[in-house]
Amino acid sequence: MADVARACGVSVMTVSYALNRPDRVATDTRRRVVEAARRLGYSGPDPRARSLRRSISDCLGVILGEQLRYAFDNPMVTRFLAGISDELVQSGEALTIISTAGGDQDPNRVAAAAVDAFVVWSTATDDPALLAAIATGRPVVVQGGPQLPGTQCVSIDDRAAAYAITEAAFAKSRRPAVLSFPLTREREPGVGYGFDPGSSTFPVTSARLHGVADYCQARQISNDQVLVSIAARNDESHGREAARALLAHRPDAVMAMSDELARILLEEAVASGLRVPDDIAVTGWDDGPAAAQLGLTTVSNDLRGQGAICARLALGRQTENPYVPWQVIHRATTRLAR
Amino acid sequence: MADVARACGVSVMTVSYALNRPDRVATDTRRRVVEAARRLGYSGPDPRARSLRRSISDCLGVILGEQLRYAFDNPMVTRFLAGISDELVQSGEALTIISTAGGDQDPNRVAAAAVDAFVVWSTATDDPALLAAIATGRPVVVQGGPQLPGTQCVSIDDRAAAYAITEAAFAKSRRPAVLSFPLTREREPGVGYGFDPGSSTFPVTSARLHGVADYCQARQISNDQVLVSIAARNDESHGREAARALLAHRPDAVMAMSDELARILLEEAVASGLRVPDDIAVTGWDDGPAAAQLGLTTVSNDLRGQGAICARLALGRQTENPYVPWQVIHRATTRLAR
DNA sequence: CTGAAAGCGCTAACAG
DNA sequence: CTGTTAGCGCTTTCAG
Repeated sequence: MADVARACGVSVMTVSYALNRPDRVATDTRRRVVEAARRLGYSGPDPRARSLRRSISDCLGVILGEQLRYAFDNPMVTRFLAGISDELVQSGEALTIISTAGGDQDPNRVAAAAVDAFVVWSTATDDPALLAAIATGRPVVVQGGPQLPGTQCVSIDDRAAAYAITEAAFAKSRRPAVLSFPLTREREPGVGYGFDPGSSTFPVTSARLHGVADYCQARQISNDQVLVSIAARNDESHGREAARALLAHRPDAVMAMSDELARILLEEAVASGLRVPDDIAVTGWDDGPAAAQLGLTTVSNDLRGQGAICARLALGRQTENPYVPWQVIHRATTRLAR
Repeated sequence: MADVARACGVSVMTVSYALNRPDRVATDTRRRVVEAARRLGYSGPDPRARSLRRSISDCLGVILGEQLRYAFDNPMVTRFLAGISDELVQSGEALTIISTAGGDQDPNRVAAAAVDAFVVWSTATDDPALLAAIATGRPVVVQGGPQLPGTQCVSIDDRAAAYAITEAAFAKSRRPAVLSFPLTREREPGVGYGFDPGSSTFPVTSARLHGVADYCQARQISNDQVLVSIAARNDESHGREAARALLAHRPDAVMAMSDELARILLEEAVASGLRVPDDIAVTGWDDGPAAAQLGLTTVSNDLRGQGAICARLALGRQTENPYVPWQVIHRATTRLAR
């Protein structure tokens, strides 16, 4: 920039103005500056210097508590990111993805990100990366929870939705089961009877288990009658493992915490000769593309829209945190046509 | 940082060292600094200031010449991004996604991104965003092309691969056709006989059309005998439109430029009662998950691996640009079992 | 092992 | 309309 200024015999300020506030500078001067910049191959103010001075990065950080690649493998995450993108693209902000795979450098990486605000994909209450984001003092919006001081939370009412989908899943069932996300950051898999909603440090998982418990209580079912299989991760291999473990106990109704888990369970069930929904009813969660294709009864919750809300809230474009609607989509994998 | 220094009666330099080069500072001092930082809620050096001073952002920029959301809708792109992620996650760099949807602000957004290097998803030779990236003087690696001065290019041999897949597609065909990506950034759709490989400013599209032309020449087929339908975008709606337009001319063999286009074409073909491959042979490109599921003959080209290579090249971790292998995967949608 | 000086490239605020 | 001044918060360099 100094070079450009020298080249056309003006001060750096004039160059800065010519570039940033064209209308604050004489037409002629501006043209000379722009011309000189082009000639010298100057491609605009250095973003690092500019953002230091203005303390604005024009960049939104998204924290994903998973391997970075997970972002692009998981349909729920990609729809959420697409929603954020929808919002950012209008105003030209960039999107920085920060993965926190559980290493001890995670908090440092979060603190070292040159972003104006953070959006956090649903995580555990004790996630150090989340705490690091809050510690920066910059706005933090969390999708799904936890709702910590210094953050805003965008979410559907998971507990109520879980109640409703459990109702659809467990209708006319004698051997109900849940195919669950992990309970804690340790991600221990396992299968067995009974569950304690309070035992999960993932608020989303906890809320959904609470919803199941609410349903059980309403129907006089003891939690100990419910079979629970935990998938260490919401991916193909861990999901399949958990689905098989579950099926070994011959449940006749399964409330799965994602469409992916439900899909895998359906595949395994069909492969072992079970009829759906007669022998086994299955529900998913999220109403992704696969759900429609499979005829899966599921919870629709507009993750794309939630992404856009998170982005607006984080960038201060919106202060109101709206109620996010949800809905049970009744399809062919449950016994109740309603 | 000044506050922290004051709080423990040392200079800012000592704080900086304590945080960045722990071994360069007395154990005791270091502990005092770290303690004070924690107490004051100081969450590490300001990334903006640090990156200005060091002129390093620890961040790789990926330029996608599409709506940002495209990144998360398109399986080819997501696999490519996953490959980049694989590489970045090791060293803790972040990933900034810069979308360039064709607006006149695109070059500015590219220039304003605080990233150390750019990886560019295959684009047109005259893409202003690409030129802007080059103009920054930072490393630029382009997947698929174009190969411009000041850039490195990571790609398979599209022309040779196109020849090979066309061979599979057009075997025993009398009415061959191509379902193509757009030819220029204007993205004009259209259907008709004949094509000119040189007319596309997208090097990938151009190379593939060249491959088709090579095949035609070898078999004494005139380009004018080949039906070509252009999808304005590689997405559901534009793809379907182009597929229908193509089928209206009753081709009996179609080389489609992506698995998605092939999938849509198959759906439309089956819906109109055609048998595959007897009535119509179809090939895709990329060998994504859908291809295996559909039994689609396609080109396998390891986009994930290419993503990792691009990242390494861009960050200067690797200088050699390796040959990227490709392969025709023969499946059930073509007439040649080979 | 610790500190002082200098400046990364830019822009807000205030003159002229 | 243009220029001067004064840093943004940090780290490199060189002295203690």
